[in-house]
Amino acid sequence: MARKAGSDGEKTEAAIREAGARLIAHHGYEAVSMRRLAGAVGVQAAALYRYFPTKEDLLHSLMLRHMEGLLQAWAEARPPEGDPALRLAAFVENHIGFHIARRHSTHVSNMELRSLSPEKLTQVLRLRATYEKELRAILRDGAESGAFAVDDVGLTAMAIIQMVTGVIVWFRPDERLSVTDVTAKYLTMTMRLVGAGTVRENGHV
Amino acid sequence: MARKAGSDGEKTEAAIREAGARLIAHHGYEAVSMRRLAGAVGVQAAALYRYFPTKEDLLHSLMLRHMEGLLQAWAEARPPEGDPALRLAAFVENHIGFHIARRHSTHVSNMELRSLSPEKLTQVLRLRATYEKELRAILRDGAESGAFAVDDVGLTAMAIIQMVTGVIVWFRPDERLSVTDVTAKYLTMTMRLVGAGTVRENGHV
DNA sequence: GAATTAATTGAACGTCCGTTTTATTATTGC
DNA sequence: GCAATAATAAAACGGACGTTCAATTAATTC
Repeated sequence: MARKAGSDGEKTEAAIREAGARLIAHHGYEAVSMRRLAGAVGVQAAALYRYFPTKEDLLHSLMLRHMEGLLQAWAEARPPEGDPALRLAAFVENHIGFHIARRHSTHVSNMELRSLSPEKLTQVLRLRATYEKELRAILRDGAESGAFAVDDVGLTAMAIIQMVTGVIVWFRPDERLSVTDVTAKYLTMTMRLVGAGTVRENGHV
Repeated sequence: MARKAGSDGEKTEAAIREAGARLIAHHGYEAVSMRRLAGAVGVQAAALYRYFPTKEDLLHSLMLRHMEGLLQAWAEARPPEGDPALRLAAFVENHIGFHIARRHSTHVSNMELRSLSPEKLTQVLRLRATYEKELRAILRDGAESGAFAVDDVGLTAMAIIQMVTGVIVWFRPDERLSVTDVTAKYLTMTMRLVGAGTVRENGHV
């Protein structure tokens, strides 16, 4: 046999991305063979090579899309400037919302970096650094204005990112907590963490 | 050839554990073949099977030792009872100290759970649950006594564990920060996070 | 110093891996 | 409806995988 009825390149590529992120998030990159991935898509392994030249290119592409999507989401959610507490709140809300909505690609992007060749790794890490820089800028402004009690901007930024990204490890919607609930609780903890004691506009303590 | 001069089962097993944790932490469980691991130990692949019946049993053993070591370290470091703030400080200090000292097995225990069969996974998760329960008990006592401002013990426990475990992702000793420095900074953040505002004995705010 | 036991090698097993090649069929543009 | 092109299948490639087994030698025991 050959071309199947109703076959469509765009749909197939999207299906490969979706199944790829899901399977790799569940089982790990090395544990997902091209044959297994193809089976999940409903296609033969050779068909995958029409869309991605190698398995590693598929992984790389998933990560790039994830990071670009995250940066774009933040670019749209980010307040123009001003009050560091408001900006930090926007950052945390955007971060948690984005990562909960894309749990699979988040797992892939956080856990499978070691499977990338040096050049591809550098490319992904550059995007990640750009994103983290945004948080550090907020923390620095807050520390300088006295709004935050942060003595080590870099370390605090890493701690916050680890904490808020960690939500996808345990959180499942439809339980006792909604996404809104969880976001509010993490926001409260983040504000306390940076010593933002006077942000009453949003109700934080 | 066969048995080598100076060969010793105990030393070989220890070398397999050390190289196993290191290689799996760096490259991932699936990416480390028995032949590569044997090469790092300086032995042939078949020799590994004298110590571990399967590759998965080696992984399982590494994780069990890690969790048992963590529980034992906490059992020794844990204050008898009393002030929740002191107990929380002891927990964070023990946790960070242990994990920095055992970065490889920490990575393995956190990242490779999905490679375990259901029974072995359950066994490891049971130990992990026991450990996390300790933190929740501290947070609950602190919340009830009014020492902490924690409204969701389970969620706060997860947030703290993610944050403090995350230190091994970016921290390398011998840089601008010592282990002591980093521990102190994470302790300050943790105390703020739980709203412990009056623990002056240790200098926290 | 002989017998026993512990530690390891080297070769082999069937299986699965990522990838390539060639052929075949569905869809599209005219 | 015919040519061009897009999408896929089927089979094959060499290589690596986890694991087993028989043979061999070092260390230990008596």
